[in-house]
Amino acid sequence: MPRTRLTPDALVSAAADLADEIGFDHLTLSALAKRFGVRDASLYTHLRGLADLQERVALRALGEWADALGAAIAGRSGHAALSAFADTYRSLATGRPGRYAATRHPVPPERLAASGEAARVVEVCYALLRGYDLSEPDATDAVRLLRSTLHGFSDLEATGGFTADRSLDTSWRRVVETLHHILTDWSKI
Amino acid sequence: MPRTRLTPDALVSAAADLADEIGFDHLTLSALAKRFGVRDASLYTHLRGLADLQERVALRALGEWADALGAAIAGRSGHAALSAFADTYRSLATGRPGRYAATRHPVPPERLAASGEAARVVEVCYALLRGYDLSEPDATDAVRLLRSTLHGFSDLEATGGFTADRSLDTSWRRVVETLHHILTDWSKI
DNA sequence: ACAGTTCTCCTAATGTCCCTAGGTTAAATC
DNA sequence: GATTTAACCTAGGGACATTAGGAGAACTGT
Repeated sequence: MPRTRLTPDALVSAAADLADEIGFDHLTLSALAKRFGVRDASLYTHLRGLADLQERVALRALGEWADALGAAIAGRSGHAALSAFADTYRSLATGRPGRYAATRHPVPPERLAASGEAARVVEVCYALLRGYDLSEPDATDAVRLLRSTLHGFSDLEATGGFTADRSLDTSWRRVVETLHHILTDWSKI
Repeated sequence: MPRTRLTPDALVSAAADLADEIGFDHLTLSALAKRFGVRDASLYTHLRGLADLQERVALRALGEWADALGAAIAGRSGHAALSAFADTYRSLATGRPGRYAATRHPVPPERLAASGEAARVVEVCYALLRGYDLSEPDATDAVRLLRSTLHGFSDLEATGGFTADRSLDTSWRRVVETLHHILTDWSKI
């Protein structure tokens, strides 16, 4: 039977899906090779090794992140944009756990900078803040606060860090409303 | 030469130190055994295996976390307590990266509940909030917001998520001041 | 069409690590 | 001092990552 030709792109896509299924830290070359009906050594024609694969998946996930968040805030501003942004962020984190973990995989700074993916995510954050009245350096601080809060909540939720007997959805809404308030009154605080 | 007798406790302590040196995800039974001049198989007398070690280190780190944060807020309240709490949190995260990563290692819920460590951390958070005027369910939401923000910032900082050319210390101070403001005016938001 | 080149995928082999099984010696108990 | 207990060891298997080198398919130029 004719085997589908391997390409780095197809491998990275399949690896990202695999990571969502079994967890980013269980992503393995053998498992990926098995999925393509190929020996693990064969992957080295297309990838430099496991570290390379992990970094590629990380960059891919970062790019998808930027796309989804960008789409969420397109045509919206202020509270509506923040709310859509935040909900998209959290649903990606919980719905695509492998990709989410991948976004936190450390990628060598040069490589991260070379692909523009990380910058795109930050760019979307700044776009979101356009609906609020912030200028530098407040905007940078605000972006950092925003990312910290959304990321921290998603991460703690994902790793089971929240144990209290109260709806996470409700707390999440409260967090988003609080962020809205902060961004609105930033200069007064 | 007389070999120091192994104990689970000594192993976990050494493992935590090792994790700080080489990263929690590079913590390995072989490396730990080597540090004690012993074969890896010998560790199985004291530990059930790698997963067991990782979970023990996680619980140990959580306990140390609770101790340090508790000490930071002892005798302080309100802004002073929050500031000390936050700074301790961040310095632990950056100064003890292996232990910090360990605190995020997923531990089976029963085991986590059995050791009281996770509850102690949450307890310290609630103690911190005593200086602010919050009652349930606001307190739970506030704890979640607080932990999310501090954790998110620390994690993004640790994984190189912040790239803008602005002092992280400055942004951190701003984040802490913002949290103080939110906690103070919680009911008004 | 065909000879030569290139590139994909393969087999084989090495090293590291987790883990189990079973033995040996040193410590602890009676 | 004899017996039991338990710490540590050697031996070995299985999963992965990785390298080296070979066979065959696909592409190139004539």
